[in-house]
Amino acid sequence: MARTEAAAANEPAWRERAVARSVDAARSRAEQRVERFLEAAFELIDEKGSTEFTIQEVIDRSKQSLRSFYEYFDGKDELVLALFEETVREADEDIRQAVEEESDPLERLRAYVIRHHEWCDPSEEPRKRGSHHRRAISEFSMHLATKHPDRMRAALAPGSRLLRGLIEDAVRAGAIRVADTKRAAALVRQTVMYSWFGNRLVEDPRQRLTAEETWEFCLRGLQG
Amino acid sequence: MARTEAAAANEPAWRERAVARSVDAARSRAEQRVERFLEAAFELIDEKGSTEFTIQEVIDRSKQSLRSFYEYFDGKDELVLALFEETVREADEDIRQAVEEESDPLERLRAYVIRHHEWCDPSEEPRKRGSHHRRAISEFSMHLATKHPDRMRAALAPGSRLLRGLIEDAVRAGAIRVADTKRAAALVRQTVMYSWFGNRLVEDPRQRLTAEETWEFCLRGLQG
DNA sequence: CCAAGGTGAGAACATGGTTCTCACGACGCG
DNA sequence: CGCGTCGTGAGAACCATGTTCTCACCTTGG
Repeated sequence: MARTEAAAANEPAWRERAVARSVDAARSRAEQRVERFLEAAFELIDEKGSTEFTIQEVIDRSKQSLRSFYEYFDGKDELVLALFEETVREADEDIRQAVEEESDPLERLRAYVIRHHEWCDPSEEPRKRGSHHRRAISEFSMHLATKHPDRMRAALAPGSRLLRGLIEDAVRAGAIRVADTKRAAALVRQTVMYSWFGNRLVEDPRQRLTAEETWEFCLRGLQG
Repeated sequence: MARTEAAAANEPAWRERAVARSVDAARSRAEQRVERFLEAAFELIDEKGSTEFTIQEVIDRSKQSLRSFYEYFDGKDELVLALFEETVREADEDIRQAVEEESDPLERLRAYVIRHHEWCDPSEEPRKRGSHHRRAISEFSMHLATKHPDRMRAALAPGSRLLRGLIEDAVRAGAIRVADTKRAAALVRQTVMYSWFGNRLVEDPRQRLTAEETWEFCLRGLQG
């Protein structure tokens, strides 16, 4: 880095450009390689339905070497973390869109809850829009919440802010009444996120809780 | 076994008694050994605050051999499973007592929710009555729900039945109104069980959800 | 005293994550 | 052209941990 700066100061512009070009090339190469690792890992997760793939499988599939894997990732956890963050980003975007399609505050809140629930519940219909196997990612999020709560918080922060905003809007519109919007948001978020987890404890599929039921439960919970 | 039966049919009573005595002795020896494994594992969990102890540590601490460990347990999972079931039994008993102290149906339901929440939330005050570190067990239950949902269902079944009964009583008393008590029970159970998990995502301890708040949320959710 | 079954000690094995070594090929430089 | 350097692939090596296997010892009944 120091050398680069010195060069930039002393050398003619073409040289600087050449350097930048090479750096850019290196960066894009790196990004492509990271991309291939992520791609391969996503495929493995989709196939296995769990995050129990081995590093070996990832490098075989991505046609890269163990060495470069550890050059780009600190370890397996970081890789899966990246997948998690990627998935959360996708989900966020999708949820945001669903919310934008509504205008009534309560309907917007409802859209959030329903859509969020669909993203968390792995028993939903096969994934669409190239999104990936959610069950495995959801399960990993359990592990994540205990081992890297800070990372998880960070990843979920945008979604949480959105939810809180929707709740505040609904309160302002008089559609619901809550004492503390932050806590209300936490309650709703966890009710939605973990209802799929509770569903795992119900054998009869018809007895499983739907997004709609979860929403109704939340709604009543929010009308004190 | 066949030999024992034959002996019992042909030999005098004293012999049968002697055999029984030896068998009983063997059983009690076995139970003691299992007990020592469980004891050691509980201690390790309490100290580490997680189920990431090694088998080696368990056998060192319990002063037994690897060999006998695998004689009594199918593997580490079975051991931790046993700890989980043990803890659930304790919790169940405690919750049941708390419920029995109330007579009003709604108060009984409330007692259930509050006490259950306290058992699930590891941030509660230090454990009492010789009960063990709950955080680690709770975290393991996540793993469990994905890997052995049937075992988990079985372990939780008594508690679930109790909860459902309480909800039905409350409905009969007119204190709450729900369409389907089974689903209502599922919603309450998961809201309670996983609120501690959601709390992990809240940095400020004062912002964490309390048992009381969870109860109020559930209560409103149950009054359609 | 002997035979047999239970048991402790721990070697051996399997797996999977992580680190290390080395050689090879590209590329700039003299 | 030859040389040194750097990036990188291949995979050996290392390590931790769960699991299985071997064997010798000790008790105990005959």
